[in-house]
Amino acid sequence: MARRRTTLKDVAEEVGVHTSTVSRALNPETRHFIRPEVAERILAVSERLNYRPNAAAYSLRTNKTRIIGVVIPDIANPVFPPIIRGIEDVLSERGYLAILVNSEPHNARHGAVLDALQSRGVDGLIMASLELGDSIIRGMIDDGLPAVTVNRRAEDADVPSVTNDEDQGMRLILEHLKALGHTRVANLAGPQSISTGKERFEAFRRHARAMGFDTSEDLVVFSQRLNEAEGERCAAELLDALSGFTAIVASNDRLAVGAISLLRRRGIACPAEMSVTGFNDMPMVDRFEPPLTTVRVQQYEVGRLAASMLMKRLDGGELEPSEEHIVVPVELVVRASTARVR
Amino acid sequence: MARRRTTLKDVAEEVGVHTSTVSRALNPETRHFIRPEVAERILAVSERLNYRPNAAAYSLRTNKTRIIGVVIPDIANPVFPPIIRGIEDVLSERGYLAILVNSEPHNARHGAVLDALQSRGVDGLIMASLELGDSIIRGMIDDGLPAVTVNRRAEDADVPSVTNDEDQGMRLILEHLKALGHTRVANLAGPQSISTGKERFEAFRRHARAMGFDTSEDLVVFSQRLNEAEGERCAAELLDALSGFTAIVASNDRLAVGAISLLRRRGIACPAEMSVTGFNDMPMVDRFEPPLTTVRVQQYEVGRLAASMLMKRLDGGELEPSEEHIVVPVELVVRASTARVR
DNA sequence: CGCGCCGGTGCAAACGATTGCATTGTCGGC
DNA sequence: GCCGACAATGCAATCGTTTGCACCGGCGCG
Repeated sequence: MARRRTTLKDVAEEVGVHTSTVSRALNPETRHFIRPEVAERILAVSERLNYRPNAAAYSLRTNKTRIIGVVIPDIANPVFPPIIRGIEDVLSERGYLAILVNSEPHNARHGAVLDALQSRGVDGLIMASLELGDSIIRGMIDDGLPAVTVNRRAEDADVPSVTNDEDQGMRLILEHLKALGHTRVANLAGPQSISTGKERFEAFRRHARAMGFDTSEDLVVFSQRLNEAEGERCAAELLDALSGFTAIVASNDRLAVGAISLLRRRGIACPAEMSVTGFNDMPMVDRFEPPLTTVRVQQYEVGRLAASMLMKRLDGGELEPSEEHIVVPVELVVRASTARVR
Repeated sequence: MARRRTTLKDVAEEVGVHTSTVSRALNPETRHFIRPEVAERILAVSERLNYRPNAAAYSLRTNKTRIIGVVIPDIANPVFPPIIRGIEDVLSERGYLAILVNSEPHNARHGAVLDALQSRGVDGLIMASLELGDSIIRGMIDDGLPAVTVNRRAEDADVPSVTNDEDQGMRLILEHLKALGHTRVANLAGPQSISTGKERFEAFRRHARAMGFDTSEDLVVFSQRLNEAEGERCAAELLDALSGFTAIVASNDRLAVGAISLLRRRGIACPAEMSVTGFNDMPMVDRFEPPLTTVRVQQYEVGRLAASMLMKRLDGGELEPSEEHIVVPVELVVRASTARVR
């Protein structure tokens, strides 16, 4: 019944030594200062009394919490769970814990959430939620808080990042569509306030031009958010505004899924009459109707890398310039939402 | 550049009062002890110096961390993100933060993970990951750590829980199948070491009998895990062992999805030749082929309720007996994986 | 045989907040 | 004009660790 937790002092008294001796014996780094037989007794007793170090006291003294803040827009977005799992796996291997916070809706929570994390004294930050031009994160980094971004990147080149090869992904998609005979494809682009949205859009434009696609300005529509409803809305906008295009390249899977729903509602067959591509290869999109052609990004791996990167920085290692920004390769996975143009 | 954080003492010196005065002025509960104009000056200065209380010191003194441990099997399982979002939303409203840990693979991590949480001094625990007969959690509760389970429940009736109405869900499914003319349906049951698996299986048996379904023992197969591969394996086992049944009632959506994959591979049409039902209504299953008939559970709401419950206990409120175990209503959502028997 | 060194421990001061109690000053009542 | 009460603030202990430094005994070496 809520009996007091056992402390260093309890162990020390039981063994008949000073607390500092116990502390040293329990820490592998300093254990060699202590005579082996004493250390052994201490280990045994602390085991028997079920001693657990008090993390608050440790933190107060050392200024380390062994806690990492993980900030994502919305855990309910299927893109993020694998990333988080990757992060959590490497953190826990290293004895760190993750505090998870959702930052959406952005304006309301972003600042407050980061405040709370900072106040808790997290040792570092992994940000999956970050808009271009965000200044709060800058402030925290200036305060000396190690941070890395994952999936997205910041404007400042000096905040380390792990991202996917957006450029390559877009190239693969366009090559694929070209091989299928498409020449006029629309781009359902993501918000330009987010690095992925911007990079994918720019990659689309660059490669489309290079490959000789029709590059009229009006073949692109920008979404405000990254969900299915917005995908529907934007697809409708495209269809209403123009015709003659045979494929829609969406900035991510959720937009693509929304677009496909709209096509179905309008009686336009996908892929027979209109090809649609996604980006991310979220879990389960292979089971959709039609199974989605998309770009597979290594979510889990990206999460692991970001966490490893942060760990390295916390170990005091400066990152090599080549390690500051890791971009992870992607691959095209062709399923059934794309087809040869008629 | 990592300048020292400002402390109570800094503020006190700047204002020309004692730290205790600052402490009181900053705490709304004790602010009335302080003369309004002094309090105001303190507020202003602490704002200007960007004062953030040191959570470690606070915790050390008060034995509260305002952190809740959230233990789930695997965040990558689509059932959990909405729950977590629900939890996180109410926690953050109350100034609490969530530490998230994945406990799978179970044997390897369960104990270690809970140790880490306890050592961090979390104020409470929300467990979505819990097997019947688990003793570790018992120990923690006996140590006085408030805990609630979500989605699953413990064997001990005295650990509060928020769960779904499994019984009602199964009844709705069987009624639906009966109305479609099915009389011989197989049960792809979940692991019996988990409360949901067990309850759904028992509900199936009870209602199947009551409604006059064929209740041969061999019409049920127990899965070891709750994923698609296992769904495929178990469905294969059923098909190989017997015939003449016209529907498969799976214990959850992932098993159902696996079963459908297997049916397709064997050239058995779903739902024309075999109806399949799921349970949970995970995000996106409405977009599968065929769209899945399943039971909608209110994941987000369940998460919110569990967190609220825990908050209430932390506020010192004993729970009314009627609040100890909340079961949230479910509803049947009929889509296209079930059809009238031929 | 004496001195210095060093391996093994103990001592005590932090870390930054909270909080019961002591202290001061003011004012009202008689 | 004095005393008691009360409002406002200061004092200092405390939470459980870590860690620089002091201490002590024994041993090796000259």
